[in-house]
Amino acid sequence: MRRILPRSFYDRPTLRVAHELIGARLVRILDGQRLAGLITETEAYVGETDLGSHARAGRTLRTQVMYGPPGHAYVYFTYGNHWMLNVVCEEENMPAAVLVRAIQPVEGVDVILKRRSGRDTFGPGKLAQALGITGKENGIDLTGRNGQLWIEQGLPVPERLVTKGPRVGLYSVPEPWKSKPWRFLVKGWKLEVGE
DNA sequence: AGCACGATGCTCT
DNA sequence: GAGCATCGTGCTT
Repeated sequence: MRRILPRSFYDRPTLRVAHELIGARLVRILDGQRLAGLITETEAYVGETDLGSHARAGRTLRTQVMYGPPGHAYVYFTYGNHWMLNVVCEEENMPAAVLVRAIQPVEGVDVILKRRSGRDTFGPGKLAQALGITGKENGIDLTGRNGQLWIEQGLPVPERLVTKGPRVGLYSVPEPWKSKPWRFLVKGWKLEVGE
């Protein structure tokens, strides 16, 4: 059985966690079945001073999970349709999280494709839909198996295969936050899937 | 294959 | 009441 990423993995600088989550295996137990995908894209949101982060508004009902201990899920709803999965990083009271933006399905692929009506899983709303992740998963601990959602050690992805760039969708966020290269993604969008 | 736009509802001011 | 860490459709090239 693969190692579940421990709390100490998340209790580190957010950029580092965002980078190292590339290639990790996101596991979801849905209706008793195991679904999984390798993470191919992430974004870092770092502290209240990051004006691209929800935490810019300080501690609110929505953002309180980001202020909690690392290794928990921060799931929020946006644009009237979509749930977004984030993982909380850094020490307690430091509001930071990594948005998981895309996965490459590797287990339960047929179920995932069916849930997506054959469409892709590259996009934060799409992967949440594919894995049945909603507000019910907000706040759960990702470092154990109780919440039916966790992250396992995956493929080591060489530095040269990871592209950095500005985060997506921050239209009205002021500089320099708008252009910070805090998005990480697999070059060419595909990982070599091995066992 | 690329762009424009409308859907849709929750969160914060 | 405005704005939103998006997605899918439908129309144009």
